[in-house]
Amino acid sequence: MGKLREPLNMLYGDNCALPLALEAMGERWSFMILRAAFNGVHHFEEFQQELSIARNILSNRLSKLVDHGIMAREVMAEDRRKVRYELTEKGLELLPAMIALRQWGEKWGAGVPSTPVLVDVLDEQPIGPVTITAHDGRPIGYKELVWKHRSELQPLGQARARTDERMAPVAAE
Amino acid sequence: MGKLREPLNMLYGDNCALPLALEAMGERWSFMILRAAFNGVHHFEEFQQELSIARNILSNRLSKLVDHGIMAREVMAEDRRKVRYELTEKGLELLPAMIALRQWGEKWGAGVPSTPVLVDVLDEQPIGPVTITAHDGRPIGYKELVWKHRSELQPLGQARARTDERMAPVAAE
DNA sequence: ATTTTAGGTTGCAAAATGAAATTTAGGATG
DNA sequence: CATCCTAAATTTCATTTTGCAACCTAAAAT
Repeated sequence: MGKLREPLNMLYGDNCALPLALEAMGERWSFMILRAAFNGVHHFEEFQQELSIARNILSNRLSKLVDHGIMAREVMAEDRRKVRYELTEKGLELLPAMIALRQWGEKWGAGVPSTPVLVDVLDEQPIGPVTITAHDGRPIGYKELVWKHRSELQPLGQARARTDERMAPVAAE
Repeated sequence: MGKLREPLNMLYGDNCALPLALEAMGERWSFMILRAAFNGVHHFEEFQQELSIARNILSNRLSKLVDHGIMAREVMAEDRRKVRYELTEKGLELLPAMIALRQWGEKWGAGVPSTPVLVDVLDEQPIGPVTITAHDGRPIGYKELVWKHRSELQPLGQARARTDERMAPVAAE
């Protein structure tokens, strides 16, 4: 495991975006609502029926998602009772995180073959696993990763020649 | 996006692994504990200090993570008061999901340059963005994705626009 | 004008959360 | 041995968050 210990005490100011992401998406229903949205659900009653979520919670979560800029709320012109919730760019970019979670659940849960499946529009083949990639796109696993402080980063093109004791992989120990 | 509406009502049996994943990781502190674990935190008091989390909640969450097989709990031989919490394979494989969330937070949060950063052990360059990839490794965005039911899947080889090259090395970000 | 529909609010009980004190078990010290 | 110390939990109790059910309101529909 990496030598460097990330100071994640948010008391003295946090320098990791994870808590930030969790503030927006860390609540129970947030990802479920997001999934429904990715599946083309746009209206309150639709969400409510699909998720069997309490109306007040749904209301509250939708508002929060809108506040966080993940969904956009638009009162529809043709029927002004209707409100349409739409994923923003910011919301759409949560897809990798959602798929990563889902794939993990699929792999480690009791053999749940999730349906439907996301396929590439070009070849209609299911997507591959969401992976971490090196700067050049090579997929790499946790064994090939280390934590580094920004200040210690090597400029591109100066790969390290030899490995010393600071190079313990993330998962070691 | 998707044409098909995923029936996510878990009342009549669910066929998506996302709720399953959320059951294990959907609570507020779960990802924060996971992050600390990835950073080399192994002991109760360490977690407690780093996260400033209430002790009872920490105790409860660690138990749950152990129950879910995400962390292993080992009473240490040399001092049997001490308990060591270690990420299992299952836990380690949550890294893509965690990084995806973190990167999302980094991109959309108020310009938080997260530190430390994960780097490739080989070239010490920071990792690229976590992306969704096609079956052949090509990274694809949400615009190129559709939902399909398993039954409708094309057998591999009958795809329209095949790209059978290995990983397209796309310079990330 | 009444009814229906979409999208919410309330009110209240149950559950989750968190801070602080207490407990349990194992080690260290005199 | 008797005492103190430490790591990890658990208990207690006040605060928050959740969830169900019922109610509200504006805009269509009839």
